[in-house]
Amino acid sequence: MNEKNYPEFTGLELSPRKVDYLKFILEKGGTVKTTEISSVLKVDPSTTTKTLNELASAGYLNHVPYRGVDLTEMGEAYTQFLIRRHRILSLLLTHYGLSSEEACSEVLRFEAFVSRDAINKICSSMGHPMFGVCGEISHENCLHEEKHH
Amino acid sequence: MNEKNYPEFTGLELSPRKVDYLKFILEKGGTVKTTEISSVLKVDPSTTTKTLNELASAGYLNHVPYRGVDLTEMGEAYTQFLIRRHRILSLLLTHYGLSSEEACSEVLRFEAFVSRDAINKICSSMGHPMFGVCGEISHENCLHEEKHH
DNA sequence: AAATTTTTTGGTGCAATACCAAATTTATCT
DNA sequence: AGATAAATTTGGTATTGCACCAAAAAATTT
Repeated sequence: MNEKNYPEFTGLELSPRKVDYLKFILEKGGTVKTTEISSVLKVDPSTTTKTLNELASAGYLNHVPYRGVDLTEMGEAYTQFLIRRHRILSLLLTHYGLSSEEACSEVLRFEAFVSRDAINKICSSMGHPMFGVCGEISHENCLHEEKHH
Repeated sequence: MNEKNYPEFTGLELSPRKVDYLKFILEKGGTVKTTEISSVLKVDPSTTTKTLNELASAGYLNHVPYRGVDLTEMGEAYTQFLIRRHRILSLLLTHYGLSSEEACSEVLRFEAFVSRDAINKICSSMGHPMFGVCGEISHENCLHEEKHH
C-alpha cells in the first residue's frame, strides 16, 4: 500500500514532533515500543505514550497498550510521503552548498511546514531523483500524480 | 545600518508570527500603528499590542504606547535578513516549478525555521541574485560574509 | 510469586497564538 | 472646552504543541 491511495492530504496535517515519531516508526519497521521511541527522540516515556495515543486516534497508528505501536495502512502511506519529503528537501539543499548533514538537520527544522503540492512539484522538476542524501527516494505517489498530470 | 553589524544571530530567534509583524513594519516604513498591523495580519488589536510589547522587550522595536512602533537599528538589520530570507527561498522554489504566488505562500509557512547560515549558503550558491519574486534582494550581509570567506 | 522494568495516567508547566470585555488614552466634533 | 468617538492597552481566558514528574498499572524477569 502506498500513499497514492490517500490523495486527500496536504502534508500539513502533523506537527513537527509527530512527524519525527512516524518517520522513526516506519524506519524501524514492525511493532515499536514506547521505550525505544523515547530513547531515540530523547523524551520522557510519558510524552511518548501521549503522542502515540494522539497519532493512533488520528488513524496513523495501531496502539496496543503496554505492547507497542505499528503503522496503519494510511499511516504507512502517509509516512512514506514524510520520508520522501525529507529526502527531496535535503537533496535540494545540497544543490545549494549545504553538506548532507547540514541539509538534513536544516530540513528537520522546517519540513513539517512544506506542502505535498510543493514537494510533488519539486520532485518532478528534479526528475524524480532516486537517491537522496539520507537514503533511497520512493516515488510511487508523485509518479502517480504525473501520470494523469 | 544593516545586518552585518549584528553577526550574532542564527535567524531562528523569532516565532513565525513575530516574523510577520517585523516584515510588515519594515515594509510599511516609519512609525506603524497598532490598528494597521491588526487589520493587515487579521488579528485582534489586543493581540498586536502584546506581540509588539514582546518585540520591543527583545529589542527589535521602539514602542510608544498609544502612538505606535518603529524598528530599532538592530530590528531593522534583523528584519532586512528576514526579508532577504523570504525572497531567497521564494526565488529558489520558483526554480522548481512553483509559481511566484505558490512559492511565496509556501515559504511564508516555513521560513521562520530556516537558519541564516543556510540562507547565506543558498544565496551565494545562487550568485547573490538581485531580484526575487516579491521584490529586490539586498545582499549587504551575505556579501559581507563572502568577503572574508 | 516476588522483584524489576516498562508503560500509562494524571497533574503541571511553558511558549505561541488568539479572543473578549473593560479600562485608558487619544482624537474629533460640535 | 467638553462630550463623544476611536484607538489602544490591560487583564482574563482558551487552545495547541510539547515537555516533565510522580504514582499507578501491566508486563517481564528472576
